[in-house]
Amino acid sequence: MDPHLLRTFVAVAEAGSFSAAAERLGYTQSAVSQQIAALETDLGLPLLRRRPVEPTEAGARLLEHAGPLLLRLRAARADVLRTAALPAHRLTLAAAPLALNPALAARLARGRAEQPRLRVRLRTTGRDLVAAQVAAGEADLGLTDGITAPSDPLRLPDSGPMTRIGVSEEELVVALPPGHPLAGRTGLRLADLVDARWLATPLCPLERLRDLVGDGFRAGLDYQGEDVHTVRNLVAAGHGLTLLPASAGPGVPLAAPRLVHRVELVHPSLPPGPAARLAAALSPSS
Amino acid sequence: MDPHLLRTFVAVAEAGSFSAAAERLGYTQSAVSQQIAALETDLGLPLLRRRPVEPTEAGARLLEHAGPLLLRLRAARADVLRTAALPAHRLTLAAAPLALNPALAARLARGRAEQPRLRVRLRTTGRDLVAAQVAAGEADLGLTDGITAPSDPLRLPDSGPMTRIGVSEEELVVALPPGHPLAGRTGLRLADLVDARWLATPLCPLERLRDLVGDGFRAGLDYQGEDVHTVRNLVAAGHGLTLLPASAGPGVPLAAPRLVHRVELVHPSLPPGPAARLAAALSPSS
DNA sequence: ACCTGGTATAAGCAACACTGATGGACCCGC
DNA sequence: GCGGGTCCATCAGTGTTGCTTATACCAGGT
Repeated sequence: MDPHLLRTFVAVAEAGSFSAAAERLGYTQSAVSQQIAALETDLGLPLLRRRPVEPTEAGARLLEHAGPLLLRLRAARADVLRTAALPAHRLTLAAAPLALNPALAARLARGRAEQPRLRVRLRTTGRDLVAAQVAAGEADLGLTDGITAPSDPLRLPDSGPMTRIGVSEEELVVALPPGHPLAGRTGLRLADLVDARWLATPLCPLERLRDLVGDGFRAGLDYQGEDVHTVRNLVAAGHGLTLLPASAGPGVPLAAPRLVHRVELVHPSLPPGPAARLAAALSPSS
Repeated sequence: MDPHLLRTFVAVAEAGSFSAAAERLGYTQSAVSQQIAALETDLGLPLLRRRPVEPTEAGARLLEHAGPLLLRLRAARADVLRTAALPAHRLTLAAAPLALNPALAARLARGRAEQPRLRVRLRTTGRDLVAAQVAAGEADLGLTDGITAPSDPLRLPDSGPMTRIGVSEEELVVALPPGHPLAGRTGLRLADLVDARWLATPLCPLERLRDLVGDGFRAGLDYQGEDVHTVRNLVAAGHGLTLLPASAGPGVPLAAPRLVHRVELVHPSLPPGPAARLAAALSPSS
């Protein structure tokens, strides 16, 4: 169960080929073959079926573990190295597309004004990657978002001990195409929309809605990106409904159930320094 | 960041000595010294101060990560191996001291009656160890408990992807010595007891109460074990108050805040088989 | 100053993990 | 049905790693 072997196992499973994985990892095909064989004899089980290469049941189980494990390893390394790093006057903020709403953008501005010498680099990344990047030390601070009941924390993939603070909760609106029969309402109940056609997008995952409300939410167009502007255009063209935070565009307020768009600041334990000051600036009512 | 090295690092930090750790791990002192040196050069930082041996700041950070990391590794291995194991007709159930309350004991009896061929081994372990043992494959099913708001999940240390189901929620009572001025009440508010003297015990950790209610809860005797019988004797002798589930003994019901003693069944993803059937039997209203 | 308990370093050796070459299984087009 | 191509398994060879043993080094107690 050497992480080294785990890494090539993941690469092989992803690539669907020993040779391709070998190339990607800078090994020879022979080395990869031997590494997989070593893993399999160690566990006493075949992990991959060959030709075509696909995980066995045991392999699939291992794959589920491997990702988080390798992430935690990177996180541990990054966390240790951070203790030695001088307080940088240049730091990276990773934010999911909907996370940096107007309120937070304003707080970020205030935070930057407090520390004029500080160079901030902002990066927009996929919602799932924010925590991973922060854990791995590729970003110093992260902002993720999601839909929850008021004051409930977000469900994030585990990536080691990190601080998570809710920094914003905002009303949700149902985005509708102009001229939609419900567009004039002052509030909508989600339960009344279970039979509507919904946009399937990572920005408002339908599984999450089904978790919260129940079955339904038929998928219309399946949009794989995370670009808010594009999503609004898709909604306007009638490809399906979606939920957005009120600040992200017009829509009819969601009256029930009580759900909010929540943004969380995620960061490793910070020593006092520029990063900690910026984190404080991003926190509410500071 | 080889787990091998991580393991000896943890051992050295715990033992407080290279030589002692070497003996414990079956290495020579020289090997341990080299392993620690390898870790330190890999990370580019000193992790331990020598003579006396104690972690540096970076080392302390690494220690925080190492435990969970190694646990997850064991969990991954156990989980993979489980896919190959034949459905055993002998399985182990790990339970925290307060987890196997009368209701669950009854359900366990029913579950065993359903599968007369099944040999069940029950083991009582520390509350924190239950999840770890299940993750590591040392137990097939686990029962943990804790104090939460109704229908809130317990806060458990992360040990990989495992299913957790609430199987019991029960009223809490304040255990008081006989003849205590409040003993005759029909209900007590926790807020009225913040200034009382409380037993410090893992069965009802005072930090948890402070989390839920606020400061206060002065510690009386510090009891390190998890034996319920002993705790009740300590309460009776006036060493301090404590909270217990109603089924664990007499006491005055806790009227506010609304807190419950919750028991959760924790298990890895189970293929259909005896373990899954027993898990179903332990689940509520089955 | 000397001994004791402890960590670091040096040399030697066995095991490991890679490379490169070869062999065998399968797929495909002809 | 045959030849070529693709892909994984295996083998032999080799450099590296990681252990052990032996020894140097360092601090504290006597």
